[in-house]
Amino acid sequence: MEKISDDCLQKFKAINDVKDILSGKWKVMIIASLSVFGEKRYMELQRIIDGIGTKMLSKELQELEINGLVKRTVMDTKPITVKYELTEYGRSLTPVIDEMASWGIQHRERIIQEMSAK
Amino acid sequence: MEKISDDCLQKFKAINDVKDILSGKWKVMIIASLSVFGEKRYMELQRIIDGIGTKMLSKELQELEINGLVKRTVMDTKPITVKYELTEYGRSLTPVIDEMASWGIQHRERIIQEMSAK
DNA sequence: GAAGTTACTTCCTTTTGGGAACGTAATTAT
DNA sequence: ATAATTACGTTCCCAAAAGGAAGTAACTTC
Repeated sequence: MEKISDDCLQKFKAINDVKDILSGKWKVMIIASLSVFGEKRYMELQRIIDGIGTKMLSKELQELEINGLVKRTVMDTKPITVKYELTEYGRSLTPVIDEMASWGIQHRERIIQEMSAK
Repeated sequence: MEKISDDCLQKFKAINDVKDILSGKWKVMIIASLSVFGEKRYMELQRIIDGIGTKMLSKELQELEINGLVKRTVMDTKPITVKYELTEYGRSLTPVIDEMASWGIQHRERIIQEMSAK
């Protein structure tokens, strides 16, 4: 059994933490929405995130709020609205989200190339 | 309803693609293992990734192989072994994994500070 | 006062995940 | 020679997570 460097192990454990915090099918998309588009209301989020239902949206938002990544504000409007936004801590995920976005854009280009090469 | 810039929308769709490719509970950890530690055998992966069972490991590895992110090689050893490694395409995820790792490390520091501040 | 909007919750079904046991093939221990 | 062990899975069955329809509540517009 080979020894594994402490540095790599620390990195690996850190990634495991991220996995746990962003567990669940929709958390990344919620954070991405708020990161890319800025603060949004409940219904706006549901319209932006394709396929999410009301149940999962509220459940995941609650978990993100508990973990301190998202801030929920009840607005004093005619029909009551609720604003969601990233906390400063949530905004610290921006580099991760941005790397995912740029990989995804490259991925799309790759798919297009594959199709035209056929 | 406000108009959303095409740029933001493209970013958002790209992130959605990443979400789909890395769907499932263990794909990120498998890619992280192979990215951080390099090529590994089936049993090594199971020992590295805390909590994963044989069923999920083989299922997720198969999906990653189908998507071209992981390469599977049956080795011609005494008791047959199987080597898994990232393809070049899989290695292109390194910046994403690294960003996750550095965020996770900062997160750990934050948790430690919170505890000592109490 | 009927219908619509916003922001959820509740209940039930479907999908996904997890674990134990089994299969196979070769190796090592008794 | 036989039993146990290692490596790499698959199968079956149960638990957990996700999805969908409908309900709730407060307020607004028609």
